[in-house]
Amino acid sequence: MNTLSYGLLSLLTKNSRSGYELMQHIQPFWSAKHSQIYPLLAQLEQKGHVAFVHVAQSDKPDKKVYSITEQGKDALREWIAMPTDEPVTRDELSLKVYCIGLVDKEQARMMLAVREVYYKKKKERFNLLMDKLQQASEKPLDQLEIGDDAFGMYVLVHKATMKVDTDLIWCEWMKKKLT
Amino acid sequence: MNTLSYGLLSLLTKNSRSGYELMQHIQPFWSAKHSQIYPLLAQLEQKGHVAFVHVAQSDKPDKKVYSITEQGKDALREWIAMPTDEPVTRDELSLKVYCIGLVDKEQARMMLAVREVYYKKKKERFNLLMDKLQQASEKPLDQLEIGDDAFGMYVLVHKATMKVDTDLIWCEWMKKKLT
DNA sequence: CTCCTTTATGTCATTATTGACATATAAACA
DNA sequence: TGTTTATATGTCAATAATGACATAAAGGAG
Repeated sequence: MNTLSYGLLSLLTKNSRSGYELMQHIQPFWSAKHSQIYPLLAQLEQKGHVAFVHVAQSDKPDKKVYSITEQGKDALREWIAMPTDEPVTRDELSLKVYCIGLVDKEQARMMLAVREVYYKKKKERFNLLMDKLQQASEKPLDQLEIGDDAFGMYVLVHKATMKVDTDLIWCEWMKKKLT
Repeated sequence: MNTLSYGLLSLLTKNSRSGYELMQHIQPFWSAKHSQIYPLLAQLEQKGHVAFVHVAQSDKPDKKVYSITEQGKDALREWIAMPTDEPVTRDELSLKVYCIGLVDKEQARMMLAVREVYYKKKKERFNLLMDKLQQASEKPLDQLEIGDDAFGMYVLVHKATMKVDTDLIWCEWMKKKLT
């Protein structure tokens, strides 16, 4: 069982979802393509960690909706108790910035501008996510506690928002450096 | 040529280094094991992007010191001009935090405490790095410009410091949430 | 003198991840 | 009516990355 498998189980603790939906919703936490997710779901099903039902849809193609089993929840709890791997970040931009002196200021500015747009779009998405969370919650989000269903998602979106804000501040700082 | 290959070339624009040194110095920007780096260096050498000399050492085993060639620099400039891949972050902790409600507050606090220690050590390393950069520089670091050799490294360490500070603020915020 | 750690280079099997190929339904658009 | 887009599921070859195995020199600890 790899980390992504446990990630899928984690998502399924909140909602039953199809493979396609899981693929979409796990992106902020663990980037993965559908070609990796579908085989893992089949494995998880074989092990009894998840179960699925066919769900017919009139407006869209039919889907297989997966739910976590009690056995799956046990596996999750065991995994959480294990030592946590350190985060891995791979950003091509940092490698390019390292040797930015190879190109001129104008090209450097352009490169950073593209990334800034990416960060701004990302921030927008997190803002929308936070709004959606608030609408679905009876409590104000900052009063959520560990027992509440939305707690994990809330604190992660908060973390992601803090990070993207920091990234945008760095972009502004870089713009001044490249004036 | 994959991204890590270009990353190795990037490092070599500043200093000639051995595979072992490259492996150590690329970690903050792109995590990779020596078993991935040595074969790539051999490929880069075959393509004429780098060249190496054997360097005998009395206090340590001998090493192969690689330098970037003009051809390698051309390849780097071409790569910088290409669209930049989006950053990929994979953090097992975020998956565990998502379903943190499965375990009790005490276990959650412990998990976060381990990560906080990791962030603090990381911050310490970046502080030392920044000190080392300042000592090696004639100018104050905040006056470095794109043409200066240390510029890229400086702005990246600054970015990394900002990020780890944000991570530590989130840890403090989480501690309150888990009181 | 032996064991452990760091430095140093390498290979190879396995695992993780991506990208391409394949198929199909349904809505929207032209 | 044909085309594109989003949804939906899947396989498979190729690439990226890790972990284990292997070797060796040199220093330090005991």
